[in-house]
Amino acid sequence: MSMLEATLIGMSLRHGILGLLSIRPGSGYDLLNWFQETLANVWPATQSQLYGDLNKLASDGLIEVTSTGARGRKEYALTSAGREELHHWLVDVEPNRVRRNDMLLRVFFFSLLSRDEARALLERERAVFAEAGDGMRELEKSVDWTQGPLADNGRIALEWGLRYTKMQQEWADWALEQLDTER
Amino acid sequence: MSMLEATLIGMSLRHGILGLLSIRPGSGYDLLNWFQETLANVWPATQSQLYGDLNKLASDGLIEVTSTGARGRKEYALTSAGREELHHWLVDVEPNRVRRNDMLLRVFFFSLLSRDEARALLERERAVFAEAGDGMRELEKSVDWTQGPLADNGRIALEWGLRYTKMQQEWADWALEQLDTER
DNA sequence: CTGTACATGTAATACGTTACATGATTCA
DNA sequence: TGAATCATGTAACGTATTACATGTACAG
Repeated sequence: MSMLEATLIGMSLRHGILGLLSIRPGSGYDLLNWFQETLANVWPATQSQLYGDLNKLASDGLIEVTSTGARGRKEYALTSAGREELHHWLVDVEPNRVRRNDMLLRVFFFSLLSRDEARALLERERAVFAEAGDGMRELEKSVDWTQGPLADNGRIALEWGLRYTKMQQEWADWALEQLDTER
Repeated sequence: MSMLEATLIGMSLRHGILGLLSIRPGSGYDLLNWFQETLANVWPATQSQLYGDLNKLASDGLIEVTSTGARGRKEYALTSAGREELHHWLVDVEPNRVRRNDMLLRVFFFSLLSRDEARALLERERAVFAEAGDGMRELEKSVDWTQGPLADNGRIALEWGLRYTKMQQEWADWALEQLDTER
């Protein structure tokens, strides 16, 4: 059991950082771009939080500054403790499955709405996820899925997104039918 | 446009409270139970946060204490401002669609794992969602879906859960196949 | 020489969890 | 009378967002 276990449970932004740094070293600025390019859909990161967590990871000894460059650039790399912690998190830490969904919360109070208002919400839901699905199919075409370790696995995550957006649309269609048949 | 709009965007626990109080008045203790019975899967609430938010809603004039009982019990009811805010949130506020998923985050770093380690994660994922789906199908049988305004809409939310858990299992199966065919 | 990109940080605020803290009422 | 339930609250901490703040290097 890692000595650092207690301090790192559930802090997934930091594990995302460790994961990206396991592929290649980089600065906070690099990491921000990599997050936006690859992990944005599963774990969005803001600039502010990223820099703070980099300093925490460094002071915990999980990453270290390996070189400094122009404009105060600090290049970070994983330490061996960081690599251990990353592996530990991947295989031993139960994923957090708590989900909050404020569309579904709204659904519970549909009785307060007119049929047209409820229909508008569901149609918007269907449209938003149809568009998200289109975006993912475009991404699927535009990325070279054979290049690099992230791409290979990214395809598996993208498949989840494709299935999720499809499910959302089908559910919204089903719910729209309920609106007509019930009541 | 509501004067309170700025203060209530994104605070969905409070809207969950408003929604439950729209059905019938109740105490913090009542609300805690109602959350656990009905909304737990879409918006979990802790006792601590609930009592704090009740006081905030009351000081914002969205709910009010309508009677006090034994053991310091305070029964809350919606005010007309609260009812307005609830309707406004339902129809005018764009749902927050930001999702974080630390299983998918792990997927991006599957290259760091052996095939057996990756397989174990995906099999666990499939098992967890199979069990969750079973629980939902039991719930479906045990609840009288014709009784009360929450049940009617709860069935629509449950349908989402049934489809979501099914999708997760199918995705995990697909990903397990990829593990065998690729690499 | 000017704008864009590179580069890092802090402060204020909000939301959420866990643990701590206290006490009244009811029922067996 | 003791245990379970009813009932409300605070404190400490962690995570996330937005806005603020500052400055360097490079390319056209």
